[in-house]
Amino acid sequence: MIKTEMLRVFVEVARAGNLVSAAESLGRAPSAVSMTLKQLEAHLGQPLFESERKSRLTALGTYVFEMSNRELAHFDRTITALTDFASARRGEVRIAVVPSFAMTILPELVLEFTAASPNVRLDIRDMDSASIQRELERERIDLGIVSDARQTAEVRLVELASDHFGVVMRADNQLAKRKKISWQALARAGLIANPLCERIDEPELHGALERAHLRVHNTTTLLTMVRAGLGVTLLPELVCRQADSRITFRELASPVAHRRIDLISRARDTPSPATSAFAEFLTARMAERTNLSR
Amino acid sequence: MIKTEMLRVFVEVARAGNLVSAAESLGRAPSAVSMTLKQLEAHLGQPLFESERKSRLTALGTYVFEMSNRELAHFDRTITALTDFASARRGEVRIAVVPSFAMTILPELVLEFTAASPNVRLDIRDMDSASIQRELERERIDLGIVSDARQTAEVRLVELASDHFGVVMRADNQLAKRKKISWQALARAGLIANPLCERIDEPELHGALERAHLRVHNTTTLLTMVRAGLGVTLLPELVCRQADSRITFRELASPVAHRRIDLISRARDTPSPATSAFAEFLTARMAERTNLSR
DNA sequence: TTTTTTTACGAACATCGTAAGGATA
DNA sequence: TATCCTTACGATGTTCGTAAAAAAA
Repeated sequence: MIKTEMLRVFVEVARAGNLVSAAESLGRAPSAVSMTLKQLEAHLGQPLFESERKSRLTALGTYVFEMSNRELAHFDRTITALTDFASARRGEVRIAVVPSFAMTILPELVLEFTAASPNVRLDIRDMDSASIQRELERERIDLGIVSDARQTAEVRLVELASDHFGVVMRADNQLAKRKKISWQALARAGLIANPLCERIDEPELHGALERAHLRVHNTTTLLTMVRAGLGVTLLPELVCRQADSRITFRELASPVAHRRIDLISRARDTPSPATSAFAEFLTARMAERTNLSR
Repeated sequence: MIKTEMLRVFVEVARAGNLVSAAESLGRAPSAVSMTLKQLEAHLGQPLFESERKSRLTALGTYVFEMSNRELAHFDRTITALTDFASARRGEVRIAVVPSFAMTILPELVLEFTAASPNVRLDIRDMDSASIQRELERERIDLGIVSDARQTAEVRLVELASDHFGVVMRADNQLAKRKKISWQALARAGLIANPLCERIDEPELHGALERAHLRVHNTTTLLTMVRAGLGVTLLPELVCRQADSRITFRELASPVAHRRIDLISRARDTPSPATSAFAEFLTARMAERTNLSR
């Protein structure tokens, strides 16, 4: 049977023009090269060189040389692709993310990851948590970033961050002078409602939300409003950690409302190396953030 | 090092879904297949199957399966191309032929050869003998069919046919009743001149050629003229052997003029297998013709 | 004669199959 | 429990390098 190694030996001899230097660059003894060459000629039934000196190719030799070069290039590209994929230097990761995370923290992480792994394709879409869970189980995505997921037999779960709500205000707001802010103080400060904070189960907050004149869905718009001095709002700390210096975050007086950000993946599948790499990158970076904030 | 055999084994196991039946279709023992598979996984550093039962692929396994299928198909195509070329089932033969041969005997030979070797490309052009010799030495063609070539150090020569001139006439011509025809009889019969017969060095012919009312270059046209009863002409026997029953060939009374048809190739090169095959086919068929005509 | 290639032969290596042991559905 | 896979181990076959012979320049 003709093997790639035979082609590699022949190509090197044809390129070098003699056995000795070809053997040297192949790291073999001339005798081994000679026998491999003889083996290939036996398979083809015809000589590859014009004379016993390996300087001139026959017509068959020229043809085999060209074909072998193409074949070896193709083979080497394939092996590189396989090892790259296996070592997470190549591949695709399909990720679905809740909007609050996708629009705030994710971009800088993606930027860093893609810089380090330029041949790993990230396919990112944003979705509500329930849809993410469904798409994951249907194998439409590889990873999901959701809030307050529950672990099941199908879903493996890793906590990315345990977040707590606090008050977001303009830096020159009077409330910024306090360390912690009570529900009463918040109610008097002109609260801007948003979907995230409406899920907080806190009776004293409900009155304030009902009296709010403004309700904004999009987080970016919400922060713009705060920056413009239209009021204050309640957001998880992570969401506004990267906001500019004109915006200040203050913790609430007890009790503090929590929400968890989880990374989910299919429990029964071995993820692709690129998926594992991105998942590990995410958990590592988010662990660093949590430690920094304490 | 990753070898094609590893990929072949993996692909077969992935396709079969289990080791035992894959081993059977590969003609190996399950243990050998198991070890080859383990070797591939060791090279990649990651598992290819979800569990030890080889029924479900990992993401890496799926990728390797697809890439390996493509690679093996490419490799097998290359090997087929190489062996086909070596055994003359594939290739290209560039041939230059003198017009008298190209337009008369060659077509039926080419038809037969291409029917038997459909993947051998024949590149045929017609040319005068001197140009053919030059193009052969410049490696622009692989074979030449010329008349009266001379053997040199650069040119290998094989005689395809030793041809003699005779009289070509319509079947109902009076001359057709004779076995051999003298120069005098020819001169009285209304000779049509042509470039081939003008090179015959025979004083008695010269007068007849000077009195000819018609001179035709193209052999096909020439035979059409003869068929129409416009006269008789002088041609090498081979040129009109395949002509229809309405045309008759008669030998000349002594002396008979000769010309040789030679197949030439480069003496210093090993020809491609397809070139050798076509050359051998030509000489064999032409030898048959010569034997038949005696 | 000098360089290059081939051949002969023993050693190293990888691969294979048999048989036994484990793991999984 | 039955099937499937892996491991252990001895046998086989292939590949390799050294050294000597043969061939070509």
